Amino acid sequence: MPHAHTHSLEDNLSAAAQWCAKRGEKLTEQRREVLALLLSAPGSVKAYDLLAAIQKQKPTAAPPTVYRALDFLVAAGLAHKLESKNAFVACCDFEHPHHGVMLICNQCHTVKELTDPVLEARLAEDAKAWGFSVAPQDIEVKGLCANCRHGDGEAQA
Amino acid sequence: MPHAHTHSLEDNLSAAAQWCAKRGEKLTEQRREVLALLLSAPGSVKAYDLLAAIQKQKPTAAPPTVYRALDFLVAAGLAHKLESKNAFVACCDFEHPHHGVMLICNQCHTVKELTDPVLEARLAEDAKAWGFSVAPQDIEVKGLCANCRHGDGEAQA
DNA sequence: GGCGCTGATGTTATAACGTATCAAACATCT
DNA sequence: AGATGTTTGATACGTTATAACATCAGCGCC
Ligand SMILES: [Zn+2]
Ligand SMILES: [Zn+2]
Ligand SMILES: [Zn+2]
Ligand SMILES: [Zn+2]
Repeated sequence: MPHAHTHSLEDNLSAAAQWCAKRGEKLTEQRREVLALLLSAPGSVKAYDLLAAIQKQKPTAAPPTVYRALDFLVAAGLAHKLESKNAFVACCDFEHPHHGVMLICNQCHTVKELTDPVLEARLAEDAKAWGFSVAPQDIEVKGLCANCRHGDGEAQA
Repeated sequence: MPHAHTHSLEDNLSAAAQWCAKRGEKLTEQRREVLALLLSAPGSVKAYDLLAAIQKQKPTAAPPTVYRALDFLVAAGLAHKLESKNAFVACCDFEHPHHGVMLICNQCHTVKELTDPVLEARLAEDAKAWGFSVAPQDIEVKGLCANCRHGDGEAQA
């Protein structure tokens, strides 16, 4: 069982639409479709996979179609970009704008998002010792998720 | 004290060659050239920029030329790949294989490498709470370096 | 209704990043 | 010399992302 959330896809999309409205923006059909794909996926998804999925219903879709939607979703906090993977994942808590730690499974590509103020403080402190100021951002960490550690898959990269 | 930083480029390259020899590998001319470019650069460098530099002396060089050299250097610990930037940086302490925290300046692209066992432990602990096991890796952190904070550049991304 | 403004989308092309493949050259050992 | 493994050369291709410009839809306004 991946997660026990009571939220259905439709609920999530409705909440996202409201969130956009509150920001003075619109969750248009294209954006909604991309977000739905992200929410439905078990883990992160690549832009061109999203494009392929969209093209099944709308063959004229092109790269800018999906990249524009993704840019919007990331800016609105509805999705995160995993820079180390060139992939995207829906954000499960977009109403509280945040940056956190993304635990990315090397095996199944699921992502667990967490925040740890202690960790962030330590990092900022370390950086400060070199005069470096840390920008707000997600920290991407790779490894193996609980499922994949239990022999559900094969060796790790 | 690992080294006192009076190293010239040639010293670094010699040490790298010895390090490779100790590993039963060779710092060939192409690898040496790429490493020299990385060492000479003030910050991280992109693969195609390296390629362009190499092509000035050897116009037949192609992408595989530089990517092969980079793969070798990373595997040998002589360089790090910054996955979030698609860029590469020479490692200043290759004789002690490690993963650490890479402080990447958004402005000047310099990289400060550091290690903090406390930070790593905290991260592993956080992950463990979700059954996630962290793989060995560099943690990439973006921000502004000391120089760039002091008005030497313009606004940050 | 016509008009201009703005945000969103359509469409084409191209830039930027990275790999597969196979052949040739080279080194090393016997 | 012959066999073997590594490195390089060269071409082509695959993947990721953006530039540029045209079009369209909504909306306030007169
Ligand atoms: Zn999130
Ligand atoms: Zn997994
Ligand atoms: Zn290093
Ligand atoms: Zn800087």
